Amino acid sequence: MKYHHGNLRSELIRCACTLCEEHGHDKISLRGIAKEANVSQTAPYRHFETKESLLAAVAAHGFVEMQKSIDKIIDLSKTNKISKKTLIDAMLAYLDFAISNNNIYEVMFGTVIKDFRNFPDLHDAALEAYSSLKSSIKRYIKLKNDQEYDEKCVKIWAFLHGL
Amino acid sequence: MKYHHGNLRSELIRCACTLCEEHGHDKISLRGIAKEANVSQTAPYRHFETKESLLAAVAAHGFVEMQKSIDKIIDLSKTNKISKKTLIDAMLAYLDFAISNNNIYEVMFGTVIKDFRNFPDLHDAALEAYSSLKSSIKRYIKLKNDQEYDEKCVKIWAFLHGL
DNA sequence: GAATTAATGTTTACAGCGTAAACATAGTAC
DNA sequence: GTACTATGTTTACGCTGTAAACATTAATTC
Repeated sequence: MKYHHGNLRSELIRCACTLCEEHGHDKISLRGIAKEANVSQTAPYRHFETKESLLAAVAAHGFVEMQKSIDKIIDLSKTNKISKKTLIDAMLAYLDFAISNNNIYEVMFGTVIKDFRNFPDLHDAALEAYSSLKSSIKRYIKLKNDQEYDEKCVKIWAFLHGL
Repeated sequence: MKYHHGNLRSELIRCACTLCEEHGHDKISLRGIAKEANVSQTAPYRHFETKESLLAAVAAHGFVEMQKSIDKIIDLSKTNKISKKTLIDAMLAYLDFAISNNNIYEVMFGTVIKDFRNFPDLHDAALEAYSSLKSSIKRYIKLKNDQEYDEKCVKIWAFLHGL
């Protein structure tokens, strides 16, 4: 019998992502995820307190991945102005992520996770994604104050969701 | 901190072989072996009851390796007669092993292991090595009975040690 | 050469991360 | 409604690592 998977935590997140994207968050079970990872049904509890906690990790992973795909368009290490086309390309990358990862997107923005503040990693990942959206906008247009940028973010976000 | 090496048992044997061959069996410590394997000094006790038990594994490994090198000369899956040259080549392979693994050879045939019967694996490996020597001789000359083959084995062995 | 120190084999108590078995509850079949 | 099933979770346990301590033997110091 082989003990100790070695990296079960990330493997579980990977399996959960796969199954979630395949069947939807409401159709996957902890048992199914454990089975996918070739591990006993209780093994996930060594790495996640509850099922919600594992789904939170899936969502956090989603935010990170989403941002990665946007970072390919907008270089965060710089602060120079960006063109309208660049901003649109970034928003299209966002859309593309949302479409091709629809079921994970659901977990990220739906009501599956009751309160992000219960999951610091997720909270951080989400905040970071938001703040990088905002800083992108700052590099596109000049507005009066921070609040206006927040409003602009919401508008853009709402617009994207209209699509 | 990374837990669970994954294959510490065989790694310890490997490290013990290396250190033993380098410094001699009487100059190596469990601590040193553990250190070589990048593991705490008590970790070996999860796989070996005592230091002697680890050395027994080293010896057993030696018998297996020795036989492997002889098996390259004499195909054990066959039973046909073999030539004098073949037998001598096999004995030379034995000698070669004894010379280039002198310190491990010492553990295999010295007094380090008090009683082979305390270590079934070692006991088996040694017996098998012996019996394959005997069967090689049987394929070289025809003798009256099993006892004569045993005597012949001893003679050959003694002769080799004379060299 | 006696006393102190260092090295080494071993034991003990504990921690991390798996398992199997069981419990609680919700939905489904008939 | 009763039984069956699926699922989230708890409990008790086993394996394999760790750190700290103990006993004994070898080495060093004075």
